[in-house]
Amino acid sequence: MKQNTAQQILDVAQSMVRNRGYSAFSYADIAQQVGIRKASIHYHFPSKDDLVKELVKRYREILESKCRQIEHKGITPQEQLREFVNLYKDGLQENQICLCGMLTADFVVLNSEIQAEIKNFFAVTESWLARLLHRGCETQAWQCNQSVEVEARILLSTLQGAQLLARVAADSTSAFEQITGDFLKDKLGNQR
Amino acid sequence: MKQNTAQQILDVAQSMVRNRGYSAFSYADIAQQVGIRKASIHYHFPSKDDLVKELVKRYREILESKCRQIEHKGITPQEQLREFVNLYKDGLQENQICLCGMLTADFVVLNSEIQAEIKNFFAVTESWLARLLHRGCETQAWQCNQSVEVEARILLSTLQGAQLLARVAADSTSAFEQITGDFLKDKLGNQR
DNA sequence: GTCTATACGAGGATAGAC
DNA sequence: GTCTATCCTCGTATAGAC
Repeated sequence: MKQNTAQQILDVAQSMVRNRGYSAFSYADIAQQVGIRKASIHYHFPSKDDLVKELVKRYREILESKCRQIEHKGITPQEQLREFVNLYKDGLQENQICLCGMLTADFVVLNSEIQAEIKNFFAVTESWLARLLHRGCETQAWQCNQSVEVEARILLSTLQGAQLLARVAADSTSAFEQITGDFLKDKLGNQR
Repeated sequence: MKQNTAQQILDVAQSMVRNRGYSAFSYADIAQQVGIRKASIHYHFPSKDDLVKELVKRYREILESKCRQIEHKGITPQEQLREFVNLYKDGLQENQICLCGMLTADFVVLNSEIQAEIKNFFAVTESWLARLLHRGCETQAWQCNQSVEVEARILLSTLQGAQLLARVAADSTSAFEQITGDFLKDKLGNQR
């Protein structure tokens, strides 16, 4: 089934940003991969900033929907946390880290609208994670020795950092698993 | 006291890369801040890649020397770990994250020589950290429930991730402290 | 060592035909 | 919607004078 052009552009752009960052991808790259001319992209996304802003918005929406899915699977908090972590393992073998993780590196180069979208992404993610951690506390899946909000932030930091460090390893997926595996054992095993 | 030009160039370049990344800084930026012409930079560093390669090398050497200092201060492992973490808090208020953390985001764009330098940086850092963790185990400063190498890698991931996430916060330094503060309490407080 | 001048390609963007 | 043609700026890099 054939997708519409705007979606194709977003797909290619997303993969490129997750791979190379904001400053290192161009309309020419997209054009080549989608099979249209540079000028045609401007019809769908007048400027690069329009494109990236839309990219981040879509990325957040997709994440929200994935989180909702995890939540409604009827699995334990432990398993939910594991599934969440697995989301970050995804595009790793193609050198793709979290779109917003990458864009925080480019943060100061981006305009304020995009920055706001990124902040929004992390706010949403952190709050979802915090709620998950809270549920886990209530069901005695684990104990939280500090606020779930801070705990969520620490967790997210480790995930983002693990994605980055995984890039320098020969096998990035297993490097990521090594870090998060022990991390999960720590969080989910018999508690401190 | 007046520095030589090559060092000035490296200083400015380092601050720009830590701020904006590899692809988003140019010889023109450096020229303006150092007060010379673009062409003059090529005398000291023929290509951008030469410059960045040297940058990473210097960065690693400086880190090694800082770690050696920490090691020889005659302070406890706990205090040494805290000092190490504080290194990462440094340029944060000027939006400067770890040079090599930033460059892992740009990793796939970089040539293999620079990639090798970055790998080297992390190898050195991880091994220093692992040794510190090991000393802490021996002196009962803390317990390690897994290999110190893996523990070191987790620690480093969290630090790199915390630097990234700090960028999206209003006050990046306190955001970083919030994450690493609770993190240190976790590692250094009464153990699990 | 630093300058001016310049080459050359890439990047983002627009106008107007189809 | 997509194309060709074109603009203009920026980025890296080199040649050669001082």
